[in-house]
Amino acid sequence: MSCSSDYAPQLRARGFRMTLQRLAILHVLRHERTHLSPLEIYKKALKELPGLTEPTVYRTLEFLADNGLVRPSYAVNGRLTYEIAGNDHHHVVCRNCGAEIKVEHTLLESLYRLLETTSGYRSINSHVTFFGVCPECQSS
Amino acid sequence: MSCSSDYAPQLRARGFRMTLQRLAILHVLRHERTHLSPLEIYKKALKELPGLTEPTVYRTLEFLADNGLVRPSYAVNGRLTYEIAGNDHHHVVCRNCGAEIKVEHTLLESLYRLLETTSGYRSINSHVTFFGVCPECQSS
DNA sequence: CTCGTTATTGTAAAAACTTGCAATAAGGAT
DNA sequence: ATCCTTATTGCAAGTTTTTACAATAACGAG
Repeated sequence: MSCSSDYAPQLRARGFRMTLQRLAILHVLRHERTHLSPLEIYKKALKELPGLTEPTVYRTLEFLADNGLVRPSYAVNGRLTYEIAGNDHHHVVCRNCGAEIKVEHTLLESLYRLLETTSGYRSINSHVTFFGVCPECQSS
Repeated sequence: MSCSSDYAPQLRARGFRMTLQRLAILHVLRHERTHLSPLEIYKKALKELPGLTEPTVYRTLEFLADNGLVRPSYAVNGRLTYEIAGNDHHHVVCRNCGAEIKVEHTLLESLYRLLETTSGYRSINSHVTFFGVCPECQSS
């Protein structure tokens, strides 16, 4: 498998199309391993695909998130960022300094099962960001 | 206790001030028991306090959230809404139709303890919104 | 390989949200 | 009661995000 794994069949199977814009954005997110703001993604993808526009980036990110190819998550300031969908994890972010750590999804697995049975809702699987105070900031 | 409980001492103790704008916004949120968008809050509070401006509403909501008087939460579209801080609960929202239900915080209590011990972060207590598919939409 | 359908994009403009700064007013001190 | 300090507001302008719609291009069918 080359650098860009082929997401195309995945989309085509659902009646969607693979476009240069989607490829460029996925490519950016596959290289930067962390989450980025729409604007950051736009700037980087623009270099790979001149002519790309901001509305397209916003729409594409939402589209890719709906289809499980990228994962949306909220930054400290409440703004939306995106990262490539990989092995499932969540975040704990420090309210004070913004430092963040990952939490494996397995820790939340049983909670999700519990929520599904008590609520009747299915496929609860969204990414969650928790806010707390990191060890560093606790000494203040 | 009258309709508007006195939040003032709470703020003053931390060196902040109680203002007409803050009172108006709190008043709105205490009456509408559900969460509202900044714009909705602005429109309602404007009637109580003519001259109030939108930037003030945005800043005030963020301020009140920082001080635990209101609770921020994310709507289906990813936009921020606010509700009055009351008994602790979370939300499960339907990805499809937007229907939502509350989840008592007690269900998440043990998870939060677990996260605190494994991560070293303290006072993890943020409101969380989970996304899933509601029973109605499961028949489609 | 060419054509036709329609998902997707760019354009332009609007709506939502944020920021810098001077003017105002809350509330402690006199 | 009045003054002073400074937290908070309004204003005006900026940035970010969304929307409507016509133009474009992906890709299945012939």
